[in-house]
Amino acid sequence: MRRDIFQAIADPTRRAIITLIALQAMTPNAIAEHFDSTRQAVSKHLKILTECELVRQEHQGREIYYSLEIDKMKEIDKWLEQFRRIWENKFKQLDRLLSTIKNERK
Amino acid sequence: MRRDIFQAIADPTRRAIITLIALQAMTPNAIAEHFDSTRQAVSKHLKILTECELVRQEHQGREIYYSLEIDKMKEIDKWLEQFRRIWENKFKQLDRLLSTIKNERK
DNA sequence: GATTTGCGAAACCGAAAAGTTGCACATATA
DNA sequence: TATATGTGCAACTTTTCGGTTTCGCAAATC
Repeated sequence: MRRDIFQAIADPTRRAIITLIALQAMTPNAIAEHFDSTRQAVSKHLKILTECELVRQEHQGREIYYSLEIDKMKEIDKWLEQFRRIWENKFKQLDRLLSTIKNERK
Repeated sequence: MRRDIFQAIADPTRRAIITLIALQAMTPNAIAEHFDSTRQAVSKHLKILTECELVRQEHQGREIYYSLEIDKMKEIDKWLEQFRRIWENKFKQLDRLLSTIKNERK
């Protein structure tokens, strides 16, 4: 089992779950109501999300509330950093070009 | 076939390819040299990356140079935006808390 | 104490993914 | 023209994935 964050967010249902519990913790049943699939399927997704520490459990009686481990999402942001540098650089170059043209017209 | 960007970056080899060609275009053979798998396997990955428009081809004689479509990476950044808002907000709240404590001590 | 409710785990299934091998085709090079 | 090289594509195999069904267990409720 690979179980890394990139594999976790590859599935659209899991991305929807992440968005759903980002602002408030929810139980598996409550989450499952938002989807067509069964509670068990959702439970499986939650297991995967838990395994890669994207999600946190909080037991409350027989209910289990799942919430997003928001800090873990920063890992994606961190990976994206290298590319952000590239596209920001591209933007700067375009910016320079535009101001050069602008100055030439003066 | 799902073929969206999140599924594309789920595979570690594909992420490595993306990083590899981010700064300079490369041929399939040149890319394959960086991995244990065969050229055909790399070619398959490149096909997937091309299908979701993450990668651009440039034919040059019998060689094909692949380069990263950097703008497409912004889609991930865009999806991350909603979560960035959350973690930045958390940071601000912590910041407020700290300055409150600081002021109380004055 | 019996029943309902909320949950995870295991067994199973079909579809998709990721890899390999073999081939076809176009472009260089002898 | 014959051969070598760079490439994509199809067929096939093994593994993984996402789903359902079935079950067992613990907590709430009657």
